Amino acid sequence: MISRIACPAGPLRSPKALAPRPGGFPFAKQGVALMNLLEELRGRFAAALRALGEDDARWLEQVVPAKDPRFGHYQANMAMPLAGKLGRPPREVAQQIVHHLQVDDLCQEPEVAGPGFINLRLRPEFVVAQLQRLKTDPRLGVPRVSKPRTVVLDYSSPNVAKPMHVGHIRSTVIGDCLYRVHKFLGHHVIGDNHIGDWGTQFGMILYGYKHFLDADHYRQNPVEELARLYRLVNRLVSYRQQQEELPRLRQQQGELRGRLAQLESQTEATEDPKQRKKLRRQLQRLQAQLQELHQQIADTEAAIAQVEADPQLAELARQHPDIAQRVLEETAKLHAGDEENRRLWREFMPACLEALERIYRRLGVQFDVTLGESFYQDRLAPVVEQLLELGVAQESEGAVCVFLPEESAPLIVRKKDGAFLYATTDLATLQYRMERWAPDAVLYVVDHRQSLHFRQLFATARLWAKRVQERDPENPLTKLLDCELTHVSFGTILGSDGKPFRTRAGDTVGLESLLDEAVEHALRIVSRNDDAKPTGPELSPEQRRRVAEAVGIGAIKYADLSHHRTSDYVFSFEKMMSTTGNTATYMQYAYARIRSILRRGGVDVEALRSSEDPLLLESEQEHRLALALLRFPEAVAEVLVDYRPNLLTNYLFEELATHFTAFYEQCPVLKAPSDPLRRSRLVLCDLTARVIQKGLELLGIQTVEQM
RNA sequence: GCGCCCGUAGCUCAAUUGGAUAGAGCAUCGGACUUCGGAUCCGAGGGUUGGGGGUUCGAAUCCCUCCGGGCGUGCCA
Repeated sequence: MISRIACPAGPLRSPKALAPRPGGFPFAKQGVALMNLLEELRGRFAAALRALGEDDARWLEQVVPAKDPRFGHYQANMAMPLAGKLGRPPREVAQQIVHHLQVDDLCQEPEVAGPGFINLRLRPEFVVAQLQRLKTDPRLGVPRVSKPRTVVLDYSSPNVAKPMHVGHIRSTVIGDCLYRVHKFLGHHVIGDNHIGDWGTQFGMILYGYKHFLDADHYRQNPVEELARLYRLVNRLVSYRQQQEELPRLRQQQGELRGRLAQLESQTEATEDPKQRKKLRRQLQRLQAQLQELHQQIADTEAAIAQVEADPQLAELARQHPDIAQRVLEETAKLHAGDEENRRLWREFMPACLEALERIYRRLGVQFDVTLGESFYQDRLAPVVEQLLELGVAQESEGAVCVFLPEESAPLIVRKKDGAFLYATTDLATLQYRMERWAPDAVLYVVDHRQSLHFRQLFATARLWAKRVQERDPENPLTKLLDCELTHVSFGTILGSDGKPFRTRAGDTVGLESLLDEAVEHALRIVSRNDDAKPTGPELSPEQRRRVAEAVGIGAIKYADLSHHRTSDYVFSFEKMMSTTGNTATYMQYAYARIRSILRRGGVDVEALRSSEDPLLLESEQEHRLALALLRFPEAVAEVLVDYRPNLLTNYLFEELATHFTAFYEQCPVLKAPSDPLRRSRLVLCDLTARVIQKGLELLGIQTVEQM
């Protein structure tokens, strides 16, 4: 397996160059570069291991921040596994590594502990020197990568014809965060919103426009009217489908009941207890299935009844009995180049895009390009032709399929009616991306239910590229062969009932109304807090609104980003805007509080940052806080190792905020016992605020000066 | 049926990808303090990491098996 952990790149500066000069302050400002400490240490270990004849980068992953402060600041664990390989006792191996390790400019004498752990403790002077540099560094110590990658990031990807809903949150928010982190680290990243602007939903709008248009409404608010048309047609189509489906469901129910009865008597008749148990289990499963089917039938019946109870809807349904078919025809006409449908499509698009843009503006999300499905139309037929010609795909039951040995189901790239699919567009899109950007990686931020699709897509794309390479090694598509293709998958947002998040009526929740609700909730919290201030409220209604917007939207984003990407999580306004715990609200509040200290202290932060005052890390709390600040670069870099934003939120909360509060409790700042100590502590405050701000910014979350 | 993912404290989630004594926040209980912004801090209880077996110096993490759940699975995206 290829590890994505970045190897310390390039020749390292000789440790000698950093060694303390006799008689001089060893860490004069100009002598120390800002660094990702972890990577720097890994580089040092790489050198030591090379001296022992080992150059496997895997060992370097075993250099990690120490889990327990008793073990120092960093620890290296490679001596134990290496001992097995070398056939020598692990402690001896550890000693040998230490012998070759040159870290005396950064660390105190390394210790070998336990079965063979190498524990490292940073030298206080080094910590102070690094912090001094941080004061004036706009990047807060985060270095740019030495080898920038070109990365295409595919995220958000809503359908333009229908309003965005809760299902789009995770892709948009995680994608945006990854975009920001890539950019900040110096990668060349292309944010691409692969919108659905060419599918069946457009057929629905076209059909709706031709039959149900409210012209006045359309003139006044085209987006709203189009959304209304979409919902109306969608409802009528569903109604028809449900009507067709109901008999089939009932038949299934009958069959299932029959099987159940059969199994029941079979179970009764079985003597063998083991066999009986097995049958019982089958019985249980069958009963569960039946239960589910009952529910499904009930839901379907309810949906049908709802339409029929509405005289207007029922009338429309009667007038448009073949609506499902007609919608597909409208879509097909659009694809075939029908003049009117193309004209309408062009007419609708700007309004649809503007509606999306409004939400993105509110979320603070940006893209470099928005190339929807329609953009790749001309490529679809040639792609399929080429796949057939190269023997990657073949015809089967009238459709064109790619059969992969490792997958049981084929990837279908052309339906038997000649239409192209999602998979076809994805292949064409990859081809285009290779031609235009020749990226080192293409990342798809898409929910986990599509993992099979992406496995098939990636395998097919590679096979395709390989066949192309055999004929035409210069073809841009061959770049695909050493391009990372990753499905950055994520779990489902659940309601408090543990089921996918929906309204009480069972509809999906619109994104915009969700944001409104969050902001309202935030406004209540902000107002309550402002009213309760000992010196009286200090925010105007306007300011409260602005703060609430930052708090509400920040809360939604942070809740999403702070959870492990692959797991499902429960959506709850209370939890995400809790003022204690790992939330955006807490982090924003911590920031505002620190800024308030600086304000009340009448501190000129510019002067503070540029001053040469010494930093005094006398207490344990100050020292720990300083170390936490120095670890920001590691936390940022780690996000991209496995595309995990929650590693950054973990850092902000557990590492930084925790150590800051400990410091804040124990170390008076404005009332510090001496002026130099006061200034030193103000520097720590300022740095903490800046790291919080930058960290939240990388998550796409705003900070406010007062709240 | 087959495939993928998951199961961690009463609840919601972490655990630097195999490291030392599995951590936070809610909730519960007990403390602190004349607010540098109390939206605070400190402490306690709470765990056979779904069960069992295996791999090795070392397992929540890897392998096997069973139990329980989610998702997907030939013409949607």
